[in-house]
Amino acid sequence: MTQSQATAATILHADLDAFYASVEQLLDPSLRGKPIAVGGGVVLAASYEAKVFGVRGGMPGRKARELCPHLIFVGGRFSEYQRLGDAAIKVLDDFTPLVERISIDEAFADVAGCTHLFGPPDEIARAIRRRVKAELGLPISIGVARTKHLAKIASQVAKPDGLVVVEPGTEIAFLHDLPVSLMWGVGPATRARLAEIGVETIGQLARSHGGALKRLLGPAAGEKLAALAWNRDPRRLETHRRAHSAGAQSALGRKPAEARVFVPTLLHLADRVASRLRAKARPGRTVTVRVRFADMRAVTRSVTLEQPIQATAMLAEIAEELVRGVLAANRHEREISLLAISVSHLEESAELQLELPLGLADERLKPGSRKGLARFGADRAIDRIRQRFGKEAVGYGAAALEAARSVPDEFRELAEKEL
DNA sequence: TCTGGGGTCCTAGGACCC
DNA sequence: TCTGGGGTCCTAGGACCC
Repeated sequence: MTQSQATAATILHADLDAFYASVEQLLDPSLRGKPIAVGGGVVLAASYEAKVFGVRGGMPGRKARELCPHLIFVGGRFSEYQRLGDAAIKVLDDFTPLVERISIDEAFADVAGCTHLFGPPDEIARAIRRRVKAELGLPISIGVARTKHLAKIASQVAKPDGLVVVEPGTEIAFLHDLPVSLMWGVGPATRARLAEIGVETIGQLARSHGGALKRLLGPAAGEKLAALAWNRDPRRLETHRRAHSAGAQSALGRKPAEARVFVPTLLHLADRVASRLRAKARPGRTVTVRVRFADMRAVTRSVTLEQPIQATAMLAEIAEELVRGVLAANRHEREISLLAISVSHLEESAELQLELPLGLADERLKPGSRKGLARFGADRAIDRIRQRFGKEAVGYGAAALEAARSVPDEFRELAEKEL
């Protein structure tokens, strides 16, 4: 039985409103009611007062200021975001163990099993909103429906600081007048393609020919969107999701495509990724690098190894080889604007192999080489020092300096998924 | 105004195996 | 001499989400 056939609307989607900006306004009352942006060079989050002017997350700070001359930039109290985000999710946990956290400020919950304790889902949603407001001082919007997709749309419609319950039987009517861009999986590209065939609402999407959709969007996407448009959403809640990859990237502005730029940057990125892998004992087999040139064209290159790796130096070396390959194939590009490293094909867990220098078997390091062992020791030493004295205690000197910190590390960490 | 950083999923072609 | 089909893995690129 899929959830769309269930009889009652018990799925909640809870979403803190303009989260980072709301936290800043909470902590500094003088900011309340004013257009503010978290960030500087780039807007990480905007308050509703700023959104009115068209300010959006990801927007360059300069452009935001043009749109909204009185925009106030605030520094970003990242540890407070983490604390308050966790606290809001904990309120959901108090009602049901069936909570799927999507990000720092957003989660699904299924309250089917706890209505006998706390009342019907809409009352539970009201209670959650009251508690988050009273205990944390933050606005949170909630959508309630039979499926995740509809609950998510309902919470978007409910914003800011609202509650929308979609009762069974009213779902299609609710859905079909809304724009396709509210659907999960419809971004700018898909919206533009749909507009080409005259589809702008979810209802129009639902009534359009299935074959045409598949031709337009591909078999998987066409099928999926058609199903969602008729409120058929097979997705269940997943309470224990683990990441399938881990990566790090760094925007560089415009830098020459030379070793003195990319070698230290890659070492810094490899350090960030590999130390996370080691911390959770999840080495990975596939290394992917991404190089973006000055014109924003991006190229990726990847390699899948026989043995999974989690050593910083090994990851940095492999990444460097891949980047050299990219640059050799694009000699006309003289400047790069971003470098990224990602590791996928992660092992479930490698507790048993903790004592072995993973990756040592790779042909890049000759068997029996002392180099691999020495590096393994260095990683472990660095990990231990950081455990005791903090992340900044030790690093890769040149790399640490070279890495243009356009975004603070604390902000990066907020976006990291559980490995 | 030249655009951050962390992820997921899908597609398409080619290699390779049965 | 030319020919089949399915499955799996890998690589590169793109769209999307928060």
